Amino acid sequence: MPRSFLVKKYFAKQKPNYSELESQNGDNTSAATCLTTGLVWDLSVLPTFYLPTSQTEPPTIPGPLDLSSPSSFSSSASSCGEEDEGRTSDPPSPEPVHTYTPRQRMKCTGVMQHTSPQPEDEEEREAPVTAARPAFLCKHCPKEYTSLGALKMHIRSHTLPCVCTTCGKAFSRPWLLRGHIRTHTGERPFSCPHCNRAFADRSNLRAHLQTHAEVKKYQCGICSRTFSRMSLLQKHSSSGCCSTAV
DNA sequence: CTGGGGACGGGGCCC
DNA sequence: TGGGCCCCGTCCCCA
Repeated sequence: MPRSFLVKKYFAKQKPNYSELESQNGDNTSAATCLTTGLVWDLSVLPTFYLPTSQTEPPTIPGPLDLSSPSSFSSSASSCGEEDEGRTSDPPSPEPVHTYTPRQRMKCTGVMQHTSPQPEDEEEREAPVTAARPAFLCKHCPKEYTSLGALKMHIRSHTLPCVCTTCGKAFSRPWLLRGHIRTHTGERPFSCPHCNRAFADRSNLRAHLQTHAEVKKYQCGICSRTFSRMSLLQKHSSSGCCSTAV
């Protein structure tokens, strides 16, 4: 079962240069503020993605992180398994200005109201948009996209064409399936440069790297306590640390 | 209760 | 245009 349908739209993305990132330690002057349920996260203390034991420490992107060897994939792939690892273990953006808006969860199951009739045969339908940009609406949910390609990709989240041959679980994209297959094979191609702990998922390694940071990425605006994950900060605030917690 | 790991999802960019 | 890849993020569960 899908855990979430994400709707993310915040700051303009910029490909972070992680190779440089690690050399930026100590020079974290940019502040990032995350807002969630009224909370303000002062990320100005965020040094970088994570702090090496020494500021003079050279970039330590570990060898095991080499993603160029997808060969270790299990043969039990799937109806759509191919390449790509999906997520990355690279350190996250240097100092993104995190304007956090609680992610809206959209279960695209048709429970949301539709304001327009939905064709039955078409995967996509054009919305009567007055703006210059055309809109392509998903027939399964109210989401709309400005490009057909984006819509088609989205539709895959409904059709879930990538099926694990081991357990039958279906995914929208090949690399999601690949990541899933690692749960069967136990493959963990992403290693932490600090503790050598290995992960099957880049995002998880990224989160793990935060645990090595002296000053973590998410900071409570009230008590200045930092957390490695936004969820932890959210828990922290909701548990009442800060009087303003909701 | 907190911290962390595991699993997984979507959007956007690049080729 | 489509696929691959990356980033960011969340939820669940466990120690």
